[in-house]
Amino acid sequence: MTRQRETVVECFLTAGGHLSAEELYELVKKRDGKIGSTTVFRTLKALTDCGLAREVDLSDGRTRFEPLYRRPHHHHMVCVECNRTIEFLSPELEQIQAQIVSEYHFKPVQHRVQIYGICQDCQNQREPGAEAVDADLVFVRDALKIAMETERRGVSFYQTASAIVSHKSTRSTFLQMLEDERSHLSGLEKEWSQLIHDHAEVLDAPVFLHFDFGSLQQIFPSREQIKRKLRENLSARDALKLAMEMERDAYNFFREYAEKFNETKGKDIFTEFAEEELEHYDLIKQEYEKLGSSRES
Amino acid sequence: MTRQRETVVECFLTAGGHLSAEELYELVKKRDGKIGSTTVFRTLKALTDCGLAREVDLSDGRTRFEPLYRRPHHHHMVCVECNRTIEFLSPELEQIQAQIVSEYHFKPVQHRVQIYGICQDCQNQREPGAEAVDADLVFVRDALKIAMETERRGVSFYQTASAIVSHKSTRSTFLQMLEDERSHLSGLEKEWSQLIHDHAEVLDAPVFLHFDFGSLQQIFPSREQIKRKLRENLSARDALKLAMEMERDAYNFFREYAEKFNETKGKDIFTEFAEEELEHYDLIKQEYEKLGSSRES
DNA sequence: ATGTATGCAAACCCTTTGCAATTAG
DNA sequence: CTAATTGCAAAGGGTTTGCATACAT
Repeated sequence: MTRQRETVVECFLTAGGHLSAEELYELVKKRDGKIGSTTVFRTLKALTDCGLAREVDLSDGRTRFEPLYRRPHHHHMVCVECNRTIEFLSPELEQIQAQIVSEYHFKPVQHRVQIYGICQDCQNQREPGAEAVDADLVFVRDALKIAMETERRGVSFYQTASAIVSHKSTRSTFLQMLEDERSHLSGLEKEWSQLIHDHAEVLDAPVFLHFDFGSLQQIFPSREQIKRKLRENLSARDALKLAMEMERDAYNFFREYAEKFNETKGKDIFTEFAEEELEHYDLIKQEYEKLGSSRES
Repeated sequence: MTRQRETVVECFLTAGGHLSAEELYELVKKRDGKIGSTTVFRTLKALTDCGLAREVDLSDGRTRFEPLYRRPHHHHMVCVECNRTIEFLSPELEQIQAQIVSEYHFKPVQHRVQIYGICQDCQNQREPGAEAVDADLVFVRDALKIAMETERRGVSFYQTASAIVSHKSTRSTFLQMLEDERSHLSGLEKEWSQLIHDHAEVLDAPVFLHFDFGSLQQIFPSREQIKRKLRENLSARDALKLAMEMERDAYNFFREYAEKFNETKGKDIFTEFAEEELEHYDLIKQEYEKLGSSRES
């Protein structure tokens, strides 16, 4: 570890993504004019070999480098007019690729998807909009959005459930869940506020994570559907069973969902979220089993 | 058009895919030692500008070129050990990309998917298997397979239908359809034999077109399902309606499916197939309407 | 001290260009 | 005959390497 490497790595990580060796060299020179371009080249190669960076070829004749450490895997849309790139991640797309690859018994070590075209701003001949924001943070934004939306469905469910169910102990369990969901939600909202406060620019960034809200819908019915279901299942036992199934499905869904991401803050959000669902599941299961043994309904 | 260009283009088209300029130059030299490498470079550039070729970057430091004329769009899996590439096409994957792109109001002009990894042969430390076959032909092979499978389902349907239905005119329509499907099937089988005869190697090539047989299943029930359905719908009217719906769905499905491909023999197969389904649909519709007006069942 | 990192310059690779000679239409 | 294509050689650009020097541990 030398002074030069430190400067180069520092600049590289600060600048974010898609720098060519020469661009980084220019940045580094501003901080320390005595650093040679060879050092920058060699440091980037070293980072790549360590797995802390990867080469990206955006077909503009130069090799670009992206930091990898705790950054979400993603692909690129490149505007051929203004040269800006949009980063995105689509688990669906990843899954189809995984399936294709498996059909050939091919062992993938890397893959890239690049879409070249004309961005919205250039199509409308508008000035380029907001600067690209760290995918890292946009991933967090998208993950928080999904978690909050799901949490709100939980709040809504337990509100209705606790209001409808007459069995005392069950109602108290539902109220406890409601409190829990509310406190989780407010925790997520705090994280959200913090994010917006520290990085207001994430609000302007386009979608990064392409989440299939449709598949979520299947597991967690909408508020209206929940109310309808609850009215049909008035018994404490049935309500508990419904809650249990939802929590279990939520747990499985988000656990599996999180597993597909590499180590990032966004992944952590999904993992923690899944854990909370699991805790709920266990609590409700306890209540359900208690109910089962006491022959009430 | 000069003698040199002719030689270069000839070599380029004959050799198939993924040639670097230098590799092509080597090939060309064998035919005509007096052709310079610059000419090869310039011819490839010209072809690319005409839209008859495209550049492919497989990250091995050199630009490779692929012929485009009447070749199916496709993506690449590259083995990092033996450097062979597998070409594939997945309409599902294309569709997800199209959807993502539309969410950004991004206007795509080109896109690439590249998967790097280790192929089956290298994983098993086996000698490299068969040489890559023209994607063009493999596409035809896969399209024929799908068309033949669907045709067979048609034959099976009309066999059962004509045996079960008692209404004379309806039965004769079904028998006519059966004859038609059989003759189409035998036409496809002839094409298949011809293909195998001319290019026996296509049988060794891995899947090119990733067809979702699952979605087909939804439209065209399996033989067992067809038989069950027909037993439940014994009336001539219902049987005709079922047949009509199937032909209509088949038409729509293959018409839409074909639309997504660029001009290739494979596309033609799907387009022609869709047309045949449409003819069937019209014929059955006629019979159905005749039946409606005559109040029979 | 000892081995590694640096930075200059030169080498490298693939690709493109300048230009005089050649060829096609 | 005229405009376009050829082929050599030389330049271009991005990247890598050789090697003496400087630095970190």
